[in-house]
Amino acid sequence: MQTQSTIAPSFCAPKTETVEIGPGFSVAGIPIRFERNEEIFGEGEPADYVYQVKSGAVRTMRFSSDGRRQILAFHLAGDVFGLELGGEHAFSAEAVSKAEVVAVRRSQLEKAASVDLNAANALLQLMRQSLALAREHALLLARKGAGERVAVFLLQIGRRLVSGGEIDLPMSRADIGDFLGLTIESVSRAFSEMEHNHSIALPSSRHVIMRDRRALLQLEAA
Amino acid sequence: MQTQSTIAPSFCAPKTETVEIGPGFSVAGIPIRFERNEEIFGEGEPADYVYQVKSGAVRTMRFSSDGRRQILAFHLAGDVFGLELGGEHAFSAEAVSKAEVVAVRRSQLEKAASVDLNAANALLQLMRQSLALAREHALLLARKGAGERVAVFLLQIGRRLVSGGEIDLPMSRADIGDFLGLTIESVSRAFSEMEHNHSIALPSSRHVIMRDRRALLQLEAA
DNA sequence: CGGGCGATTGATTGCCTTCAAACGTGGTGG
DNA sequence: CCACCACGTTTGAAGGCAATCAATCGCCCG
Repeated sequence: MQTQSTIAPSFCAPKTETVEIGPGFSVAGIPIRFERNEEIFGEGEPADYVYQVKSGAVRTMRFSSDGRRQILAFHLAGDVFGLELGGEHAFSAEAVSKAEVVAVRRSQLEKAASVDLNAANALLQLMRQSLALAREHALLLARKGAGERVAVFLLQIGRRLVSGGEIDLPMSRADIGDFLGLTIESVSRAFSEMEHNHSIALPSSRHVIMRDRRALLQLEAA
Repeated sequence: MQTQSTIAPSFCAPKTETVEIGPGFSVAGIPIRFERNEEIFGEGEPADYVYQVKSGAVRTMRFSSDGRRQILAFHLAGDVFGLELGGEHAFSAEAVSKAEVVAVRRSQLEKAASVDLNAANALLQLMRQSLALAREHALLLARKGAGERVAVFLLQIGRRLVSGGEIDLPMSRADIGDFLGLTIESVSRAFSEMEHNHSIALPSSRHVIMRDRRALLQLEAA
């Protein structure tokens, strides 16, 4: 149930790619590639596009008044980001690793939503998810200690990126710290302690093997 | 532009009251009164209604796994809450003070949104605001110290409740602490320090007079 | 006047940050 | 092919800030 007819057949020049926003709601968008740390959009820029990650990882972030960076979320393959419905972006987005994203004109989405009930519901559903995530994150930041935060992070990212209990983290310790409201050192110490606990193994700093998922879940619940 | 015809004339039993969800979008709802600390709805209950505060104050809150309470937001006159579009409430709501709220059937809102473009936009706008607030709050919790948090809180609530630079707080120190991710004692110390700085005056613990708004704004920016 | 609850204040503890240094790995140029 | 440098990470030591523990205060209401 495509809201916009695919004018160009798929064998044409790779100018458009299909984006599935929600069940029964797809639109065409422009694929773009970004290098590591490349900016996708900046805070305050007009928000003309909405994006979906095809491969790689993206971070959305803001800066607090004292200049410290806060990462709002990491977006992996399939995630939609840049959907705030305002005139301009309230945060910026960068590629964490080499990444492919598809950009969809916001006006196109809005048009679709005003016609198609499925479309409107899909957008609301996305907003709802973002809101739930943001609140969960606020709870984490308000109430949990360093070890618990990192455990939650690993379990979250693990749900998305695991293959056989092994995770290849696309992001640095600095990224993790700015996401969890911790310093690089605190993140590193949390990793080290988990390694000593045999909760995880760390063949390299970006490669995590989950050895004792139960221990992590226990930490999460603390 | 009422989506539901007001069946009962206004001089009848006070069974319905108009709720303005957004510009050009109003529906009828049932007015209810709640006493201080009375539960409006609980976490996990079916979310059949959306509410608007008519008078008084409401808190929405969750409990973290270790049993600590986290207040997501305070809702004052005019605010809409309980809008998460899920099958059941992801948090609970209680009256902070004696409060009047109007309850609107969710099904009614959804019906309205599927017909009226204004309605759908109003709902999206509300979601967007909630999301922006939640993110702002996460930033606060992740990056700010105790004094800054309380300053931000006073400025926020001040924007809503001031009359001539004076605020009558409807909520206790415990509420403020659970909102800001601090203990009662830390909140109290922050208030005391502001009083010593002559940023504020505290004729009584719930009555705040803003003496030096600039000092508070400076703290906020720290 | 007495009881109870919320708020304040003080003393101490504990955790995270800060400051500092060493480690390891990947990439470059000799 | 190896030496060297740069950057991200780890580890250690010290300090700071909020939490915790504890006692007192003040107010409202009986």
